[in-house]
Amino acid sequence: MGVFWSRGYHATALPDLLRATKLSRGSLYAAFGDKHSLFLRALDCYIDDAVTRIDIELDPRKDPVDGLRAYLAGYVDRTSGAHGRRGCLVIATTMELAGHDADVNRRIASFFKVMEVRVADALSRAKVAGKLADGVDPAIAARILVCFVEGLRVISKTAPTGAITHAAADALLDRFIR
Amino acid sequence: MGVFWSRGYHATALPDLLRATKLSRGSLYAAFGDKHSLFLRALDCYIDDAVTRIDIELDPRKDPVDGLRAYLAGYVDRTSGAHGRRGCLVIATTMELAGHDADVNRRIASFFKVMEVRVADALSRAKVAGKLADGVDPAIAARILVCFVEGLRVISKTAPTGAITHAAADALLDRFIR
DNA sequence: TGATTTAAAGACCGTTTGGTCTATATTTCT
DNA sequence: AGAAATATAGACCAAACGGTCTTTAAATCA
Repeated sequence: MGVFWSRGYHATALPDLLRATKLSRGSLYAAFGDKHSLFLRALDCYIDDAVTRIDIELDPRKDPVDGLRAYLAGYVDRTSGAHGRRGCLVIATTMELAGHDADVNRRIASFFKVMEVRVADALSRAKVAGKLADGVDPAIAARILVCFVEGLRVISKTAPTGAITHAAADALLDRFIR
Repeated sequence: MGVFWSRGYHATALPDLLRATKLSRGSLYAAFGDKHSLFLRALDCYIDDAVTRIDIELDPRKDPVDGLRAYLAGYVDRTSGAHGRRGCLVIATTMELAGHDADVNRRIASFFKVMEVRVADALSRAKVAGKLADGVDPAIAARILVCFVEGLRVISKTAPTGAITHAAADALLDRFIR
């Protein structure tokens, strides 16, 4: 997964994968079929990790506002320093392959949808708890938050995040809650 | 430019470039040196267009809030329907090459910086005009807006934008102005 | 028109790509 | 220990890669 993550699909050659998996050429093809299938496995893995993390952060049994704060803080953390430079496999794949590869497109679209729904649910729970500012629509605010965090990962590739981003995440959420 | 835009750097082969430029192999190499230089030219072109557009939308002689509205509306428009599927060359390049190519990295970092500064300036002008909501810091709000629009371009690759995004852009700006 | 420059076409080069296959070790099991 | 299954290393393949070079056609100019 790591090698696709830091180099992208096309830029990752077989020798890179052999080194990363410590498998021989034959074993790798026996185990995964071909490069594309292996990539799909890696992508699924990455997405599973991300969804698992979101499910923990936005656990319905926790306070939704705390959850959203943790969710944003996680992205701020992941976009600072060396973590930031590494980027995000989902976004890289979206830009590199989503337009030309149906298998990839399905996975990515579903991931973004899941993420947005989870955030919207948390916002809805916050709303019924009376913690949302007036006139905030959970579905709309969810799209804003999701776009914000994905945008964060993009700009932090070239200029990893600092204090301003931390403040931005706080300020953004503060505009939605009371 | 278009062919790099819709396929990315590694996935664009020489024959694609010959077809796109309607040049022969020899002429192309005489004119641009190599694939990498040609790509840099295309990227510069794309960035120039983007900066020009921003300078028009956020023209200091115009009302800053109107300008910001136009800026956001432009992104909403560019991420809907077929435009959305095409994606953004800057983001694709960021994810594909920024980590491994210093020439690219410089250009992208400078572009994001320029954009953020322009947006922050517009917000500052809005603030002195008394049009910003209480407690809104232009630099922080600028980062939020830039991340939002870049995130938009990412998620619209797999699911081009609709009414919710339009509402999201409106709602986001409304949280900053009074 | 005839000489000179410019561009097009595409053969060609070494390298690298993703993928297969065989021969050799290394396990694993009885 | 010896047979059977498995994994290794790496030779090998056709195709495609980026890049060069020569040959032919098309403009350009006097």
